[in-house]
Amino acid sequence: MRYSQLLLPTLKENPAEAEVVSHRLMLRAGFIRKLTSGIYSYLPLGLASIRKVEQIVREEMNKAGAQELLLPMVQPADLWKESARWEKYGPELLRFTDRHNRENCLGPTHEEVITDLVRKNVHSYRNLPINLYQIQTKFRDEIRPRFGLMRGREFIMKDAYSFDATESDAEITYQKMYEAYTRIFTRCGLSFRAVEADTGTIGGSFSHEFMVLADTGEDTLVICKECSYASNMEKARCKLPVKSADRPELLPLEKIETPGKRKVDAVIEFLGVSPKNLVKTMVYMADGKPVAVLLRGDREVQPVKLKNLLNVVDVELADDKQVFDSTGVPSGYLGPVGIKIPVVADSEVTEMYNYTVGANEKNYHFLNANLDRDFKVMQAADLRMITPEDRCPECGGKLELTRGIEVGHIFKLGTSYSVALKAGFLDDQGREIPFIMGCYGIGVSRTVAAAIEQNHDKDGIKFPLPIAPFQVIILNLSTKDEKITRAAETLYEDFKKESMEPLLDDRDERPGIKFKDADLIGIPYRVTVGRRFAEKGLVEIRKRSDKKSIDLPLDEAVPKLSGMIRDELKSMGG
RNA sequence: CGGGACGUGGCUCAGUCUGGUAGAGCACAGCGUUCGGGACGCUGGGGUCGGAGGUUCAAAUCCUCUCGUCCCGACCA
Repeated sequence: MRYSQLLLPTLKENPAEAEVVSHRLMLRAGFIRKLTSGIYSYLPLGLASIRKVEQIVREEMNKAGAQELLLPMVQPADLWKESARWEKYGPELLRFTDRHNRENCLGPTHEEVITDLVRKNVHSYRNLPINLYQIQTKFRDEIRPRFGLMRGREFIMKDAYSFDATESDAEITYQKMYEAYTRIFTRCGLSFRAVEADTGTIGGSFSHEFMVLADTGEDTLVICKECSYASNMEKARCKLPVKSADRPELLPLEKIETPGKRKVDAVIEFLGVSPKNLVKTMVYMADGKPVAVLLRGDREVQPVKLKNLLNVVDVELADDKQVFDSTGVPSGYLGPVGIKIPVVADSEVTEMYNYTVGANEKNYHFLNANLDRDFKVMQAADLRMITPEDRCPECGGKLELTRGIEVGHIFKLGTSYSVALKAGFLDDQGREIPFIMGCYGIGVSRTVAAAIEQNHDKDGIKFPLPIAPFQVIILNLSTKDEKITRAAETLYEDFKKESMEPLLDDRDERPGIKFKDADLIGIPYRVTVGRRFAEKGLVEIRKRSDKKSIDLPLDEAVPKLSGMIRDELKSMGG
C-alpha cells in the first residue's frame, strides 16, 4: 500500500475526548474515528489490525474443530422470551419494534439464536459434539461506554457455542477451547494470563477469563508467583489458617465502655488491641434485606463472594440509616452478640478467639467474644478481599496483584439454555437429552486496543508483528531524488514479491514527519532510504520495539528482513 | 442512574469572572526558502461561539431550559 493513497489521518495533538492510552493512540494514529458515544468507524489501518486478529482466531478455532458461520444481528423478541432473558437482560439489550409492530433486539450475544438453530437441525448424538463460531459485530447498550474500543457499545466479537452429549465430552471441549485461546493470544504476541473467573450460580472451575496484562487494565488479578494459580480478584482465594489443635482458653465475655469510638482504628487505639484481634461487623443490603458480615478488623469484604454465598442479585453496603433501622444500633457499635439480623462470617473469624466486637449498644464494646459460645452464625465462608500479604491457595506461594484487560472468556453453560429452549438430541438408547453447552468469547476489537495498551511508548504504538496492520514501512525520504525514489520503489515491489506486507511512505513530506508518523502508527519494521543511500548505497532497517537499527546494502535488505519477519512469526507460533 | 468537568473554524485551546459585536497555534490552499526526527516567511479560505428561550441599547460572556462529550462508581468481550 502507498501512504499517499491511504486514508490515514494522523493527529499531532492528543484529542481532548481520549484519556486512555489505547484510545488516544488509535485516534492519533488514524485507526478509528468516533461516530457517536461508544460507536466507532474503523479506518483502513484499524481494520487491518482487526483483520489480523480475526485471521489468527479463525485459524485456531478451525484447528480446534470449530466451524464458522454467521448469525443474524437482528433477533426476534420471542426467542428471548423463551429463555426468559427478554425480561432479565435489562437496558443493555437494545430493543425496537419494526413496521409490523413486532418486537426485536440487536444481538448482544447469540445463545438464543444458536440454540434455536441447533435444536431445529441437530437431533442425534451421532452429530455431536459440534462447536460453531462467528466473528461479528455485537451491540450492547452499555451504561457507560468508554476508553474507545475498550468498552464500546458496538464492538467486534468472536463467539463460539459448543454442544456436547455428555458432561465429560463437554469438559473435553472446554479444555480444547482453553488451549485454543492460549494459542490465539500467544500468536497475537500478547502477554496474558488465563484466570479463574466468577461462575456465579453454576459454580465449579469451568470459567476462565483471558487477561492481557497491562497497568491500565480495568480488572485486578491475583497471580501466584510460584505456581500457575491465577484468578480474578472477585473470585480469588487464599491459603486459610490451619486449624490449630490447641484451642486457647476462652476468657469470660467482658463489656467495656468505649465512648465515641466507632471506627476500627479508634477502638483499637483506645483499647490497645491489635486489629487482628478485633472482629468488625459490616451490614450489607442483600436484595434489600440486611445481612451482617463478620470479618477481621483489618480485612475488607469482597462483595461478589458475598453475593454468591447469599445467592442474591445485588449486595450493597448499608448506610448508617439502614444499619440503625434494621438493628436498632448506631453504626460503629454493632456486634454479633444478640444482633437482630442474619449473620455470616468470613472463614478467618472461625479461627479467632477472645476478640473484641461491638456490644450492640452505643459507646460499648465486648472483649473476649467467641463464636458458638457467645453467638452463632448462619454460615462461614471465604468472603474477604485478597491482599498481597496472603498466600496462594494452591501452593502457599507469594501472591501478586496486577492489572489486566479481559479479552476472552470461556464458560461452561451446562443445560440452562438447552432446557429453557427445549433443545435436545436422542442418545444411543433413544432417550431425549438436553445438549450440554459451552460458550466462548473473544473481544476482537478490544484485543487490538489491549495490544496497544500493553505495547506503546511516548512516540506511539509498538505493534506485535502478528497483528500489525503492515509488517514493514518503507520511508522514501526524498521523493524528488530519482535514485532514492527508484530504490524505495524497488524495495516495495520486492517485499510484495516475498509476500510481505509493506507500506511505502511516498508522500512529498519532510523526513521528520515521516519518522514521527512511522513511530506513531507502530509498524514493527522500518526501512529508510535517504541520504545514506545516495552517498553510500546503504538503507537502514530499524525495529520499532527496541529502536535498534542496522545499515545494509539495498539488495540485501529484502532477503534479510523477510527472513527476520518469518523467523519472528514462527517463534510466536504463527 | 448518582458525583465531577467541559462544549468557541478540521484539531488543541485563549477569550466568559468584569457584556461592547471573535482570536492564537496546528491543519488546509498558493508562492518562495528548507529537506535524516512533527521547518520558516508571505498570502489566502474557513466559525449559526452545542441548541432554544430570556435579560439588555448591546450576549461567546449574565439567567433558565435542553442536547452532547469526557472522567469517577454499579455492568461486561
